[in-house]
Amino acid sequence: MLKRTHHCNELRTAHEGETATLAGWVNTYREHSKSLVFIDLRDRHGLTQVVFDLADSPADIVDVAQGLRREDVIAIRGLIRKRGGGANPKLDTGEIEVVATELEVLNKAETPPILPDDQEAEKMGEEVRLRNRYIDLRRPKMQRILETRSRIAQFTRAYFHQRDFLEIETPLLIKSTPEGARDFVVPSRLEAGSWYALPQSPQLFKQILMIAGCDRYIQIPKCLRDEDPRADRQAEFTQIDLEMSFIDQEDVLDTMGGFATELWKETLGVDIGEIPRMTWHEAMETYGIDRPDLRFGLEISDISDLAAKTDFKVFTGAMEKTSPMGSGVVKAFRVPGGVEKLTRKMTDGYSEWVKTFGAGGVPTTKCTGDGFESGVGRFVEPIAAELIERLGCEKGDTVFFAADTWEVATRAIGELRIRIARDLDLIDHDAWRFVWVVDFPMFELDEESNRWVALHHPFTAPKPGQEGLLETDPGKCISAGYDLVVNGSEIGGGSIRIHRPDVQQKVFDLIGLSPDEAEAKFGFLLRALKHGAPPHGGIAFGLDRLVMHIVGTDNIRDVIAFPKTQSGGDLMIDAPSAIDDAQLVELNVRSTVPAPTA
RNA sequence: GGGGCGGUAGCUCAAUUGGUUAGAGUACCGGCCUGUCACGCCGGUGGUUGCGGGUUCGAGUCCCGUCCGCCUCGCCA
Repeated sequence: MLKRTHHCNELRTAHEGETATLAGWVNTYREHSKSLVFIDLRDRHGLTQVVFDLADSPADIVDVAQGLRREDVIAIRGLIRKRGGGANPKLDTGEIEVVATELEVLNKAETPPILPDDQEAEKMGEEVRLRNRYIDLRRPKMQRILETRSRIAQFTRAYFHQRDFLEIETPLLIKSTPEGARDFVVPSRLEAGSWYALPQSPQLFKQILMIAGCDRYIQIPKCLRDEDPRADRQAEFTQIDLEMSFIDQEDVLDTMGGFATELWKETLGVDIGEIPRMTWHEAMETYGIDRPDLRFGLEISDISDLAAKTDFKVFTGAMEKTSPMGSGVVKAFRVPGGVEKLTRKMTDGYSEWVKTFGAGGVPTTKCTGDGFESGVGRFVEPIAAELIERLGCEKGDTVFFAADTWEVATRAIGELRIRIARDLDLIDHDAWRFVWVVDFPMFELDEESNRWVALHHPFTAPKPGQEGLLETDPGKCISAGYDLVVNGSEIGGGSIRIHRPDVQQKVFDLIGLSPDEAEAKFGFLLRALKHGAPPHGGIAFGLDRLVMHIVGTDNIRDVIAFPKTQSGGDLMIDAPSAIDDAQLVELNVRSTVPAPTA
């Protein structure tokens, strides 16, 4: 076999006159005649034009070259020379070509179902790309993403190793626990009737590692949650997971803020500056979401006090509602110049759309400068002056309202804010707006069960000084949890953990986990906490989402080599699939449904 | 589980109100071409219209069911 001396994006005019051997895939062929054939040879790095020219190449290989087709795998040896027909400015190697003197067809390819072409792929159905992933991944764009992902992982390891973190692997076959997402489970062969769960994250193991004296832990683990995927979410995903001992919240924020800063510098050459902070409360009130997108304005105001002065039933009725967060509210934001930019069709559409978030609609009106007209204008007339001042309205603004329980109104208007920013193209797509969201509530009340549930997870510590509220008013207790958000997307989250068994037991009590259950599910943690647990805390970044941001895609499947579809399938290997009855018998498992026909 | 969009040649798409033998580009095959680079020119092959029913003289088109893909609500401590 011809062994390559260079890759396909390496040769330049400086190599003129030298001999090179290249190997790769036939990207395109241009069969110019029986005696002149051009091949663009492709590998991971790029393209190089190879020419088979009867004047300079042996006749037998020119003959073989005529039969070359896309995606054939070949190696060639030849002389590097300046191109006879002028340079191709589109290629890095466009100044030169290799005139082949030897050709080895390493593997003829069947006619490919798809071509590894970035432009074609834009138009192509994703289904056919996933089914033929080995061809799709040959595309320059996909290769660049894989490279970037690799570089990020590499950078991550270097960054944390330099800071004295230990990389430690945690098990994949663990124990199913209540709370959290649905577990993927694995039947035990050796212990009939028992099941392992695949980890949703290494959360408890990394805490145990702190108790085990490891001090600083880092891992890039796979995590698995059996929930429906989304554009930015897969059941199987990767975290940058870490934990530190003898630290407080500031230490974690410093360490990870520094990491994000260095990572953006390293991969994008961007200085993201000091990362600001915002409390969860401020995020919810001003942006209607716990991961605010700060690339645009449209800030939200609570106008419940003004709304109470109107006779508008939509407002007053909403405020009479109650929910775990108290009485109902009316919120509003203005869209500067919205009268010009927003059509009736759009605003009608928004009213319909917010119903998916449980809101009844979106009351709307237009500012005339000193008052309001159309829509709900006449209802807000009594509070016009105050409303204009509160929102900072100017003539030509459109004002949107949400009136409902705090939860529904906040969510609906927060989503609407984002939707309008997208529709009106208010988002600066070159901006990187990072923000730490801090001071989350420890718990929220689940309306169905009327139980407290942990907002983050039940191992999150109360913020220092808040412990007493666990007894007196759990709903008011603020946690030592934090999320890192960039451009409205949560890329990481973590907390200082509970390191005292009595506090941990108290939290289990509050979320309705009986001592017996707590012992059965988390007994190992409670015991470990009793044997010398240092104060500790940590964070996990979603590697997939980091890569998405850095390479600029909104599809998580683009940054995973072998992703799954919306229904959890792998179209390339056709998983999941039926297994043999013998396997089931061995595992002591019986299916309740007919085996899928495969 | 709910809502929305989609599925026609290997790929991307077209096909009037239900109406002749389902077309085009590209890919592929054959021929021509010594400077192309999305090479070009000429000719050709290629279809279970996702699948299963139904309505009809007649279904890619209408109806029912089902499968698959994408977006989304629920879900994702």
